[in-house]
Amino acid sequence: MWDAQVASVAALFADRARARMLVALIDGRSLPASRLAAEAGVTPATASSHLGRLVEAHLLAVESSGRHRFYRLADERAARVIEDLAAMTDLPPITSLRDGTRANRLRTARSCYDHIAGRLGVAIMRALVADGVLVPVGHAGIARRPADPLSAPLPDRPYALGSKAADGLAAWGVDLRSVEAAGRPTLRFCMDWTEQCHHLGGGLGAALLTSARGAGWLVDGPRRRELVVTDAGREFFDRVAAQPDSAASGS
Amino acid sequence: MWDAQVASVAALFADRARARMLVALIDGRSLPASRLAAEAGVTPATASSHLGRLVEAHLLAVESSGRHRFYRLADERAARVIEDLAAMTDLPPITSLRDGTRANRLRTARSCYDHIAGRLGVAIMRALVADGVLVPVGHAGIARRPADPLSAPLPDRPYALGSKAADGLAAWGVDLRSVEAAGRPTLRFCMDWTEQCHHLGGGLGAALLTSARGAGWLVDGPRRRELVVTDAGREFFDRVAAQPDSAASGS
DNA sequence: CGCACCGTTCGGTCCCGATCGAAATGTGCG
DNA sequence: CGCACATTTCGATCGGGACCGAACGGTGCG
Repeated sequence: MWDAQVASVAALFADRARARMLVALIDGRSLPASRLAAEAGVTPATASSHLGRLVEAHLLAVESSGRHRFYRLADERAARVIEDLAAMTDLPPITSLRDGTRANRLRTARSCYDHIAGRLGVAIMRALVADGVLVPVGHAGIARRPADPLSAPLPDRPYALGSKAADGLAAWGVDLRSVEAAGRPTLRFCMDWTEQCHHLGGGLGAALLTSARGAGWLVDGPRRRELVVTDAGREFFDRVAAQPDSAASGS
Repeated sequence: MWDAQVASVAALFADRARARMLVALIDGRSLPASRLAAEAGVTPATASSHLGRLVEAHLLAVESSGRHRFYRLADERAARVIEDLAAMTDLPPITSLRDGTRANRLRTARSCYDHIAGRLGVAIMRALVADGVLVPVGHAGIARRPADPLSAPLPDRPYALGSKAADGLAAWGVDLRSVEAAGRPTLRFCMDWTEQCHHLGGGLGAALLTSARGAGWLVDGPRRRELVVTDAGREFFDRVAAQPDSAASGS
């Protein structure tokens, strides 16, 4: 029963044209159908068929605006699957020693959907916990019985905002209140495939990335989704977080 | 250029028969081709063709033994993709509040091959660590073993038996000595996709499940691999472990 | 050695779905 | 209203690949 679903979902990614469209959307943009047709190199008719299937499968979300219809990835899970599929192709079978500059740079810092992933993302996460901005909940011994069984599945929210969150985030150039006012879930977490830890997503994750870009700590790298830590950024992260960079610190 | 690779890898998962085989292997077992053909419901000829493609893509690893050839997942990435694909199907588009009894029950307790997985599995694991039955070893610093793709299933051995293991296990109705005498590896660990933690497999995991069934703490549910926590079981687990919550089921 | 069995290779059939052109729907604009 | 443009629907074509039966190498066993 599992297998049929796995196969049918995988089939959505298994077509070149669809894969092109999905990859084009992986950074979180919303693009109109015509643009996606061009990206995929197919006629509007074909593209429309594909887009319809992807929306029906809840893989894409669509928003009508005038005579355009803008498509975007429905959620981070879609981005994650694409990322994992791509990860399978890169390295041969097993992580070799010199899997090269490319994968390694990607591991150091990259954007995941619209927030910071990679080692830097994990390091930031740790720093936020250390500062009390985030506090782990229900991780180890804490019984979560009183909570009703349907809410808050464990993997989703292993952390909550601490009492000093607002103050702590100010140091990062993030105004917590406006993030919370944005109407998007503030806290969300992704598992990172390079490090086996959570990194921060959601509204707060996005705000942090925005702030880091604005402050000049991070700039976009030559490749899609690649983030480069500037000198100023390194100085900052070294001070505030324990930024690993070149040397790997045990996760 | 990314997209082509994504599509071609995804295509490997996009066939029902292949998906069945991969799902059958997801717990880390090694199975002979004939068994996989049966699992997939195809003739040996067809299965062989599929298996060849999967090996060529470094998705499966194969080991010849006598006149059998045993296939297993090549590494964790393959398992992760399967899990992610499955995760996409469960919940509708966005993690809604009531993402439903089904996925949630699935997460609570289920059997994985012959041991207990899901939240209950993870909770038991934690309790065993807390009691000193298991002690974590080399979690962080130990270098990954040199490329040796042929040995031991994917998950490493992050835990070893503690000195008070035998006493601690007695409370669970498990006789450690007879488990070790059974000639099967006592300790083995699986990564769980619902919780991102290890749960206990191997001979000891199997013994725990047997014991829990015998004591009436768990009974098999209507679906395959579904485990239901009885009242007596709840009482016991509440006392010994920090058991998460209510009903249970699995896939 | 010969038989039984596991697994792979080969050749041929058949179906699903990706694609396009043409036509239909729907929206914005003058 | 009528034209321009974005998008979707329809019908038809065509190729890739999933599948099987049969034949072909190995391996174990008596």
